[in-house]
Amino acid sequence: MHYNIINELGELALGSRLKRLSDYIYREGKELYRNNEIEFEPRWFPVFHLLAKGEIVSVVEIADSINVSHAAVSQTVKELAKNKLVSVYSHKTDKRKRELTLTEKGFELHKKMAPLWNDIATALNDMIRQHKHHLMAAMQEVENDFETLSFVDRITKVKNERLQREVNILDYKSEYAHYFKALNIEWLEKYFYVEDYDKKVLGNPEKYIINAGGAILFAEFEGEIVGVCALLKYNEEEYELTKMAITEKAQGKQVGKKLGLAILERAKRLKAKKLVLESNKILKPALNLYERLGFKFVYKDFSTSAYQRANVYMEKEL
Amino acid sequence: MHYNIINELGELALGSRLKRLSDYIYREGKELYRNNEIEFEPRWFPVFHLLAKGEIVSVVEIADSINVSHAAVSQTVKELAKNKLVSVYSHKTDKRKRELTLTEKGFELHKKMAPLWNDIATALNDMIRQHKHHLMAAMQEVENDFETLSFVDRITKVKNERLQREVNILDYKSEYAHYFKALNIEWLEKYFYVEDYDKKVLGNPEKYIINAGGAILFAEFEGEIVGVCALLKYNEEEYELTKMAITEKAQGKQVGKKLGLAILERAKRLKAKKLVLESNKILKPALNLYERLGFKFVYKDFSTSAYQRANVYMEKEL
DNA sequence: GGTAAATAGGTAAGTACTTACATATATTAA
DNA sequence: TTAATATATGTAAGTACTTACCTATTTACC
Repeated sequence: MHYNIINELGELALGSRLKRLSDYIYREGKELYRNNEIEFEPRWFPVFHLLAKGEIVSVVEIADSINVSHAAVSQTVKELAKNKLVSVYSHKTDKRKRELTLTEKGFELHKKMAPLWNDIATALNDMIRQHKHHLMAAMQEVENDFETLSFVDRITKVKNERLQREVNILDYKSEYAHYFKALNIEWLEKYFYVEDYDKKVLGNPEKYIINAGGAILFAEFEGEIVGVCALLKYNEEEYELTKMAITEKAQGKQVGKKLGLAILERAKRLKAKKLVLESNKILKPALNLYERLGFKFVYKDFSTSAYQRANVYMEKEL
Repeated sequence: MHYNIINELGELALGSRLKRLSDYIYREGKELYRNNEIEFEPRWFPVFHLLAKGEIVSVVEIADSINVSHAAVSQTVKELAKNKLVSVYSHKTDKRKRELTLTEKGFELHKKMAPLWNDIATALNDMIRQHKHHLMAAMQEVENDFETLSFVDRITKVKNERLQREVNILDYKSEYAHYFKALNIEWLEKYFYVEDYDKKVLGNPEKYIINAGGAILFAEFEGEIVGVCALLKYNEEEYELTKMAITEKAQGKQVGKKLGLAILERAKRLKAKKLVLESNKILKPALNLYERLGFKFVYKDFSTSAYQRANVYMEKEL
């Protein structure tokens, strides 16, 4: 073996690879200063160079300018002060602030280093601009993209798309009837209790839902039925979205979203004009999903509701 | 203010910028694992993934493969073992070596994480390949270039070229005569002592060198005369390179090289066929320079030499 | 067969940042 | 005017590596 696996790992080892290059540059920078008999640390550069512009600035202002934490600047300034390269005064009016400037020695060192910095910029620029892919430009593009949509959000998006692709929606079949009951009882027993009306409907979905002109859809993931959702017909124009249940171990797999979208499609196919649903305030993730599906909260008197547990009512026009 | 100066700093803050991006990726990676309820650290990835291939390998072999120090691997393995993800056995025959493999738990975790890693690679690749400058490709080009010629060597080369440009070669003028004497006496007194023959020649260069058909060149740096070198004519074909002196504070500024090259040029203009010189073994940097200028060491009996200090003789055909 | 040199791998401390937490002071809202 | 909140800064500890140094073996060479 002994082949280099890092390239094969590609984007997955990007952090490690960036660190390696960063470490290399700091190391070489250090040696360069040593070779030139300059007592200076590469990490001081951004702060030092900013101060050399002559503007009197504070720790936080520097941190914002060079995109590091104020703690990093605080530490750097401490070292620079110890090396007598910057002087620290407290602000005239704002006693929290500290004013930083280069000392005489600092300005002298800056002048002494200017040609070397010029050489560094020249050498690196000469190298990089000959490349097909310009490193600085590439980093800029990456940084910009991560600012638009974070690393985590990008991966989460891809993951959710994958999971949605992996979830299949299946139409009602009598051999699935027991899942309809089991999945609903699972969550009812967890959060509330099974009401008589539940027992009736769950025990005979064919009679109460299918034959009544409604629909039941199942979600399948990795060969298992992991979710259900039903449409209960009120009249030609109005249906109730009901009996949505997703098994606990399939949570976070976008099953609810895919099932919800499928049930909306089905409602449209049935020429429904309006969907309603009843739920409970404590079911936060469910309410969240309903909102993302386009349902709106509507005030309602629940004294006539079929369910004891209902205290939230939602509607969606199709 | 509050504008971002890092971009303005360009290549000079490259190390800092790479670290920032690297840190960001590790941070986000960590959060991603947390979100997915996976107990895993981003830094474990290269080692873990390599071991998951099923090949039984040692610490050093892993370090070579993923281009980090063996110490880093050793630390990672320690953590992985603590988390019961790898098992460590000692090698049957080589007792220095340790054999590493994933545990059952390790393989299970790897299987569990595979889809997420796929999502990471997909998301990052989707992003990066849309860029005009591909980050991975750019890093590859930079790494390759640094392998060919190191960061330090690149900058040193640019610096030396600059210094050579900043050194000017001036022809003999009688008002420079005192520099000829002073610069030579400076180094003679440091390493040896001033011989009578030196005093004679240095005191009257016009008579002993210029009028005798030789030449004297001066090197000027930042408005000051910092070096001299002379050609002493033996006959129509043969000259001696002599009285080369560079002031201490101008050392390392490529003065010698530029002066040497200029004196070779002058010798050619004078139709010299051969250059000779006498020096001393202890003058290592000088001998080094002569070699780089193309002089070869030749054995010689020094009993007839004009100088007490001579114990090295060199020649160069033109 | 003995010894110098090379190899394997561990530990401690350093590096250039970070986060978390703490304090002091300033600003805003009631 | 007071209390809540925001801002400025510092310190300690964490992170993902490194170098430096150490011991234990193995290999190479005379």
